Amino acid sequence: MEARHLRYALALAEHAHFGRAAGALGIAQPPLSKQIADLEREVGARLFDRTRQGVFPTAAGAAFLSRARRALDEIAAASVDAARAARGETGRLRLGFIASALLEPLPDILGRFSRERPDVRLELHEMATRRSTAALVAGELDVAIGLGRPGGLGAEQLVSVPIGHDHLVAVVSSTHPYAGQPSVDVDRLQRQPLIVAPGEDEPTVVTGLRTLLGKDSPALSGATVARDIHTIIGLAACGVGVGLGPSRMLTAPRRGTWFCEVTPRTPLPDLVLSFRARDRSPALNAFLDVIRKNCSEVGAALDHRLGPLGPQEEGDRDSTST
Amino acid sequence: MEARHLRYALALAEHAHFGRAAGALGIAQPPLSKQIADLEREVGARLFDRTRQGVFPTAAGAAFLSRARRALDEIAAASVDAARAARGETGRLRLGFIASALLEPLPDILGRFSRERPDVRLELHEMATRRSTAALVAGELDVAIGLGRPGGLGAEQLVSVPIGHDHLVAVVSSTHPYAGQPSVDVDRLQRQPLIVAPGEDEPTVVTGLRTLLGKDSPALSGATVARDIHTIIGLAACGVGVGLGPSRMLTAPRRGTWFCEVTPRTPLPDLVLSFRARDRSPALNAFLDVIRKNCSEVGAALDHRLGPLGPQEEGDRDSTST
DNA sequence: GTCGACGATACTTCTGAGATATGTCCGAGA
DNA sequence: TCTCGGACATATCTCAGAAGTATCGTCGAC
Repeated sequence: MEARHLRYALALAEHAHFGRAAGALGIAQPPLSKQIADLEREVGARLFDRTRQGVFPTAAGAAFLSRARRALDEIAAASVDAARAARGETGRLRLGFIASALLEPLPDILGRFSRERPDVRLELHEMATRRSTAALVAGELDVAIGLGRPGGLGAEQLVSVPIGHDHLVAVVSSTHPYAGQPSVDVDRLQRQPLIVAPGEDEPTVVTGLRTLLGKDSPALSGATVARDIHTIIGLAACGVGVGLGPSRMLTAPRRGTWFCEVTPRTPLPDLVLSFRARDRSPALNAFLDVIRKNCSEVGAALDHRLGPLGPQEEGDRDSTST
Repeated sequence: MEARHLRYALALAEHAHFGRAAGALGIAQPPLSKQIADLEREVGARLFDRTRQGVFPTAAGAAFLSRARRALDEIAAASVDAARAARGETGRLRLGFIASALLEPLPDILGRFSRERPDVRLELHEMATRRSTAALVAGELDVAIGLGRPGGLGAEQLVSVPIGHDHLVAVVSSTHPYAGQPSVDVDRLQRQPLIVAPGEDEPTVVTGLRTLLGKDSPALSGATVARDIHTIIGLAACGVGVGLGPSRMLTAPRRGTWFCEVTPRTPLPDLVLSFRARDRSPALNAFLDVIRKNCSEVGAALDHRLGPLGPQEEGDRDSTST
């Protein structure tokens, strides 16, 4: 059975007349008679009563027609839905991100994206960079924001773009001697109780600090470890010590704290956006568009890697990543 | 777009491989490639990603496929539903009946029918014969049970079959002088307070009584009138008078009452089943089958009028009705 | 590099949808 | 009763397009 049979049956039911229904369908009457006859033979039941007064559906015909209407509606909706999904207006985007990204680029990006694409279901998963990289490669995420160039098995399938530069800053209680100082020299940190994020399975602040303070610096090995940036700031506010973290931290001010630069200025791993190089999903493209629009420097980086392609284009295999 | 495109897309999604999907569909690979390409052109979006690892739906493809599945399910269900409706297993049957039919043939008939055809929706409407005839002609009922041959405009389009013979019986209180008597002579009713059903717009008990007692019998004109048989019996039980009604009344015994035959035996209008002669709806056929099976004499009458036709046959225009 | 797998393309074949002409049935009207 | 005309079915032809065959282009694997 073909959709044609359904359309013809519906037209016949609507016009109650073979000739007029055929006219409305743009065909002659005999083909319509034949198609309806074929349909009735396939279904195994007479679907229309041909009377002098007109052509009316039988009980079987009425049952058939109601299903036929729904079927044709589904077919029409299939095209519409597919087109919408292709334009990135619907669909799903699974985003993995490190917690600190919530401080700075994500609020703007997510707000803008969900305003522009209200029908794309956003699935947000906070996770470490290493995990998000693996999840991207495994197809469990569509896009990830992490620290530094992703490495590990399959990372060469990913495109990665830095979307934020960071350097080391310190946070202390407002009663701390450093409070009020615009900056603090790194040498002075050697003699301070420090508060840092754990650095075992992530490229993070500690990575930079090791080169800065020396691999086996007692200040480092004795440092208080807190996973969350807000915890670091909180501990510093309590006077536990000097909190160290990325400059993104500055967007989370808190009463009773003082932030100061660390000299010499110490760059930290970039905040990096990654996605599968082969992935041209419209929702992802829409997301990248938002990022492009949100921040011109990031946009330039994306353009550089993706070329000025429209949201549909295929091609571009010269990714500078891996 | 045709159902073929949906089937092909689903097969391709299932096998993730053009060659194997084509094999499963019983066609060669090139036609499948072409049909999918045509479909993608019509939808205006790429539906499948062709990769070395296999063929996978894009976001648009996934949206399309879910609609396509539902559409094909509806199409399959259309055939099934139509076939069921044609066999009279589903559908609707609108039955008009006079209240007294609830006493005798309807309980058996309705019980059996709803057991045999649980998915046919029965719509029951109690109404006078004259109304049910008009409703049948107007297509507002499918079948009716009334008293006597239906008359009126369009009644010649109906087939009518007597399904029960009745004669006049009397009901009295068990304290009434007639109590205990097997029968009562009609002459003695002239001097009794009578209780009868109204007879203005219906062929009913009164019709028979008029010829029996005389057109202007004072017993008749002074009779108590009650529309409902149960009311007649109730009034008789209270000693209001001698209730008169069809022998069907005997199936509704009540404490404190006595039923007796009226002599000479006085036939009343038959209980008659009617339906549109042209109506071959499966639910109606199923209903007629039940009546045929339920009562052999009625079955014979139906066979006589309809011929021994199966539930599907057309034909037979020699109705003895009108 | 060659080979093989896979999908796309080119071209042919043939099914079947649709067109035209005609038949059959039946009710209306003379 | 006969004819006429409207309406659906049937017969036959035509042609669009679905499917088949052969081949090409591409891309990994070896």
